Amino acid sequence: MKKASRTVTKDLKPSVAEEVSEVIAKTKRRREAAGDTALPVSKSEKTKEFIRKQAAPLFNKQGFAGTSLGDLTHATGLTKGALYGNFKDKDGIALEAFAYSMHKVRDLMKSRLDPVVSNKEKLFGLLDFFGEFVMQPPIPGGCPMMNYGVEADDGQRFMRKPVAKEMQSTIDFIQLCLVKGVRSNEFKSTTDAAVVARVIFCAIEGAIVVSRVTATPAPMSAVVAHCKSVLDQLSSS
Amino acid sequence: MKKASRTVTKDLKPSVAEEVSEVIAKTKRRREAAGDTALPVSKSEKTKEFIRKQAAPLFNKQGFAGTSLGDLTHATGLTKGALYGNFKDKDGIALEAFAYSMHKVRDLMKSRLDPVVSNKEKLFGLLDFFGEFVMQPPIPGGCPMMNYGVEADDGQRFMRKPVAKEMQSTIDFIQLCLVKGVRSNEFKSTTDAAVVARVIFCAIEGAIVVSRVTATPAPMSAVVAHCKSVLDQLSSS
DNA sequence: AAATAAATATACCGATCGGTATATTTATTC
DNA sequence: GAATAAATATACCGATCGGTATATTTATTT
Repeated sequence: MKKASRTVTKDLKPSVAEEVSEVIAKTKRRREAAGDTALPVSKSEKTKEFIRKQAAPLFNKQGFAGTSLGDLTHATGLTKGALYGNFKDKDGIALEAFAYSMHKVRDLMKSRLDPVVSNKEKLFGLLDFFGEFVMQPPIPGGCPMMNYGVEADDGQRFMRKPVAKEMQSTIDFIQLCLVKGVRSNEFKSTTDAAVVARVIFCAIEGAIVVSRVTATPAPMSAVVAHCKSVLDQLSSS
Repeated sequence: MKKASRTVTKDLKPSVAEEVSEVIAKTKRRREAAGDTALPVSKSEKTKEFIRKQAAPLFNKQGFAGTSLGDLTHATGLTKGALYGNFKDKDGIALEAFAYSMHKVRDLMKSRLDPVVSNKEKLFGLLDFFGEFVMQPPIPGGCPMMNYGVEADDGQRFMRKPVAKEMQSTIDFIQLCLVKGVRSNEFKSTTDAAVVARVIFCAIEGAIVVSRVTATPAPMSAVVAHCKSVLDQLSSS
């Protein structure tokens, strides 16, 4: 089997510790200057966040089983001792890397949808957001819910519930936009919000994978166009 | 990390070789009795098929990186020597296991759709087929296109093109049903077959994953109902 | 600055990884 | 049935796997 070069070049990131320390020191000084004494920002929390950040794209691209501790030490410049000092085991790193990834995705989506007023526009914004997702995912490798989810349904079961929760939460958000839109007369009262929300989410998530695997944006474009058309049809005159 | 018991109990399947040999001998006798002298059915081809069959659910459930040669020897009762005598490497086994899986899926779908006459009914049958897919996949673990696809888009790239081909082939089949249906006046001439085919496929594939991860049939049910509704709307009067 | 606590690096563990050279067994041909 | 060819098992390779005990370094407190 041909494996991506995984040479553990220990000398690649030699002074990560110092780097992290400087960040903390700088933050501390800034806070003291501002008289901000709360939130001590422990070093371990900074390091943990750094590890999550570096681990996120690895797990998202290669999967849990496909990502080794060697990959993680290489990506972070830290040793196994440091990783296991901050996390219980590989499972723990993967779980928090997933949470980090989802946080990043939601933050970006939130910044897109917050300025928008109407519920229909919010849903259009969500569709466009995922439309761009295919080629420019916030975390390289595609949608974390799909990537972790496919591995979680049979193989790595400790991931299943967290992933399921995120999926349901996204469906719920879409459904809420629809329900609010019905209440504000943006959508017809006959709208089956529960069904439409599930369909939009499934179609979008499927399109992400299909577009990425077939290496063409056509599937995602079709889904976004179709979903917008459905929302248009649901719009009250 | 808690790993599924992978104890290599060498004594589990002790006489697989004899079993295979018997099958071959029986087949041979049957053929000779029928005067069928063609297609000698080499033993290696029988063994290869046996390996594909045993490997298919493993790769489908655990993924490529998550399936070890130990898993394969355990599942087949064969040794690494036998596996590498029949396949070039792990990649080769995975590729043929995927082909085997898709063949099984298509055979089952074909047997469902062949009796059906109209194009609309074929598409309804396809939707129902995938609707049942979630809980009873022909190959345990879900849809091979999704399972291999998610791992293939970034991680195991040697799988990407074969998976993409199968996806496109399925989309093409749906599209062909739509085009034929338009020609036979089952569907309106304004039907955008290319878009509808892509949407149906993406929605179904997405629903398989979402339903399996969230452990509820609701997402798939919503998608099947919606797609049928779309096809109804496309039906000419 | 010394003492203490926290974080990280080093060095190692047994097990398993994918893969292979060779011996042995099994099937086929003569 | 003997000789030949094909298929499989055995035994092993170096590398890497996830994980840990301990030493060393770094930060914090006194």
